[in-house]
Amino acid sequence: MRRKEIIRPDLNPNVSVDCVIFGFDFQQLKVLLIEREGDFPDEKSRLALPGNLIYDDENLNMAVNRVLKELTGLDNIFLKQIGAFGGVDRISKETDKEWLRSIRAHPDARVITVAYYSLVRISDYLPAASSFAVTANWYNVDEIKDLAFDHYTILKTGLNQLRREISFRPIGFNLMPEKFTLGQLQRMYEAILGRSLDKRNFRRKIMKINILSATDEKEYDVPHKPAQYFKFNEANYKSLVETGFDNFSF
Amino acid sequence: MRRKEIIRPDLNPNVSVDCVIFGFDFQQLKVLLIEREGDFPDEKSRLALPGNLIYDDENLNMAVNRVLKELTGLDNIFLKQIGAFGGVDRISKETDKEWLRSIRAHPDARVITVAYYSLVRISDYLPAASSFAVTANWYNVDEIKDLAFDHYTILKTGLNQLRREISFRPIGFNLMPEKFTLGQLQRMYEAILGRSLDKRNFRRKIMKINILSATDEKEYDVPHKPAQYFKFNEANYKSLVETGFDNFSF
DNA sequence: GCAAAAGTGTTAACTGTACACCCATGA
DNA sequence: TCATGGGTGTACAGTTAACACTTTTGC
Repeated sequence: MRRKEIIRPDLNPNVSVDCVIFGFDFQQLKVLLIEREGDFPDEKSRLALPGNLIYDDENLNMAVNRVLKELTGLDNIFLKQIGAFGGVDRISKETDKEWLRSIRAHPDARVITVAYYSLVRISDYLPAASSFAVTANWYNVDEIKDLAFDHYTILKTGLNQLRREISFRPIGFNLMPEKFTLGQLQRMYEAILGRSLDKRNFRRKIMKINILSATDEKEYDVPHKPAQYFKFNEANYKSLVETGFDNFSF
Repeated sequence: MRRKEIIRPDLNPNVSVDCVIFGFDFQQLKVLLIEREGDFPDEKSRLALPGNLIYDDENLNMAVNRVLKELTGLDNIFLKQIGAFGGVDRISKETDKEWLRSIRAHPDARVITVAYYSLVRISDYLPAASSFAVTANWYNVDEIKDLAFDHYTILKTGLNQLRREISFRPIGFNLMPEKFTLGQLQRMYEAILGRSLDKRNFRRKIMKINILSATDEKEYDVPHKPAQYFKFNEANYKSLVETGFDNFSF
């Protein structure tokens, strides 16, 4: 018998939030998944998106921020709603049903989940901060083929939305450290979009939208010409995010 | 005392669906709203999006299709999820609270609503088919300034999504009758986008994506050169919807 | 004949895309 | 000196956007 989630009378059995937490390690797009305890047919179906039921005195934003805070220790993460999923048919896998019986006060309740994707700097994430009674790890997005419940559908939907959104707003900066090179930035776009981009065209385009400032720092100790570090120009970014911009795609 | 909604024990008090039902009368973009009974400070806040709580044995799709069927008598309407809204702070208006007390079994429950927009041919809609105990009418979208609860926010969000979507897929055909002129089609795009379009550029673009077939019929009894009627070419449309298309904006 | 919407091409500006070489550094 | 990724410009193709006149009909 595994231990039940903290059971409060005001935990609503019908509405949950789930998070697709994206990160970027300068090579690949990552997603933070939790590993469930128990017996599962394979390793993939053991993995799940972090999420939880919501409390009766919370709205959706409060709930998803609480889940993120509990898992990552982080506040004020970039968040965007993917949408609402499901109903009675969400929980079709027998192992998922068993697992719910082991941790839920109302294991058979129909749960509608509201999913969000969030973008975090992997370096800010401290696994130790987690108050979840689970282990969480970063996985390469393109290696994930299945997940618990309908979480794989949610992941794919979130990734598609991120791909679309990044063509309209430079939200990808939430994945980057304060200082970064143009090469790193390009690799982030390539990781999200899943295709390679032309270096010269990328640079022309990203410089044109005017949200980067060059710093006077350079890489060092690299076995090639050291790249210049850039910072993200917040003022220009904000006005851009508000108006959106028409033409921004790679 | 007004009559309560049909109260079934399996009506979930925490999750509802709401619909932004768009129509087009060849002049303006319309939205189907219900008029609530009772005392309200002004006519606008009396109006609301059609919607209802969901049953425990329904998933979200079943619920929204049920609501649409009950209200419009129509099946198989084009539907797209806008997203999930709210929590405790959705019901901030005192008159809304009073109204809920008059019709709900659990008037104070926190309700998360999942909103959808749908596109219907106004000519298919039969007000008489409605089994809702309310009156429903079409209103010009651009004249709506406020609605019950957070429904105005939902309406604006849905309209923005429709505007964006219509630049990627020709979903607007769900608003049109079987045969239509290019002028009518252009007015539909203008009504949705809220701006006027160049006639020649519009025609070139819409013909290029190859989803229209000319019929041999023309307008008659019109005080100007009669326009040719076109039909929507479903086969081409379907392949297009599946692949999406890159370049389609006016 | 007049009012009203249908129908029809061309041009200039801009945007996207493809492409190749030298540079600075560590090993 | 070699391997590695940084940094840079140009030319062609395709797309967008602006623009005006003739046609057909009802009245």
